[in-house]
Amino acid sequence: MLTNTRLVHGQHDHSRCIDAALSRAEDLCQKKNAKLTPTRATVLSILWQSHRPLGAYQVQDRLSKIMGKPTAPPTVYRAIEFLLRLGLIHRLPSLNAYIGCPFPNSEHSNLFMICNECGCVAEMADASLNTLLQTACDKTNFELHSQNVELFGVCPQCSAPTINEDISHV
Amino acid sequence: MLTNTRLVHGQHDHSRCIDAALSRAEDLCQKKNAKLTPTRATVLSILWQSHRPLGAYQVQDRLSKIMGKPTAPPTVYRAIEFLLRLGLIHRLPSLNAYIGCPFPNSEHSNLFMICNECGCVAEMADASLNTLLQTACDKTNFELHSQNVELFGVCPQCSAPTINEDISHV
DNA sequence: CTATTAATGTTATATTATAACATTACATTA
DNA sequence: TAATGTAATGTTATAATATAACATTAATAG
Repeated sequence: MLTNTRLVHGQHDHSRCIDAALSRAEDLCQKKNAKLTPTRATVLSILWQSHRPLGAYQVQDRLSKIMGKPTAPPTVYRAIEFLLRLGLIHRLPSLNAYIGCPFPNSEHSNLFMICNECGCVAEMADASLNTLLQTACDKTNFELHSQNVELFGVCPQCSAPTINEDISHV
Repeated sequence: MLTNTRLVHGQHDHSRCIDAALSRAEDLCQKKNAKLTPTRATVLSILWQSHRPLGAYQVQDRLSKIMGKPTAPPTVYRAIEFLLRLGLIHRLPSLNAYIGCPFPNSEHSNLFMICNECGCVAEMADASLNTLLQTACDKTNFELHSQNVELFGVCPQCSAPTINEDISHV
């Protein structure tokens, strides 16, 4: 079971998450002969500013600020599309929002645990889940290509009895 | 494992699906003291016209035709909201579309198998999947409230070597 | 019957996403 | 290096999905 749960729900040096994500992206782009242009890299870093997903127009706002000039929706959606294709980010359909993928290299489940309280999202890859889903599909002769598993609930940080109410997590 | 796969992917008398759905809805509304008004019943029947989900504006078009007068988006969304709350229909977030629920009474998985070819959607409830997801959440102290599992691929009808190309299924 | 609530109608607008075409940057090679 | 082709970005407009806010009508209880 591969997951970033610990990081998402624990205090950590988040700049390392961002750096790691960008460096993974550079590697992947090199390998796939894809160009991580400034716009694309900036959008990726924006989506890594926290472990909460962002809508395209939230990304646009931040991108415009960083670029120092207004940007239009197509700019954002193009960058998003590029990053999605490379598997560097995910779309969360139920939220119309996008989030950085913590392990873009591995075959995994697209399993998301979405906190209804704080909005944070942890991702998980679980072989037994994949097996089970595959089995269910086999039984009904459904040829499985891809999947989206969204779990909604309350994350450990939000459900924990807080000693100090104003602890905020990224 | 509870599923409507056989019906979705097989030739069948679809009017029975519609009738059954409406009758289930009436029962449920009676039990819950909710009013299945003409608009709501019509929207439900529209969503049961086939085993393919419909967007809100597709529903609106059909509703307007059936009512014999134009209807506005809020009318449709209100009916949809009502039906969603009762569990009579589901929203498929990745498609921005809605579909009738074949077993609104049972605790189930919200597991959908979506055919990329013909657009049909089968639903499945699987206890072992629920258990597995619950276990994964327990491991990470995530308090699970609800879920959305969308599987994309090719349904048995579409992947079968067709003798007669123009067999169309509902 | 009338007060209250539930449901629907109406208008406007917010939010998310894409189409279509123009322009610029970049790389290739003649 | 100029010519060419392709990839990326800019620009404008608009499509598609969803909701806010308030007016009206219908149903129900007292």
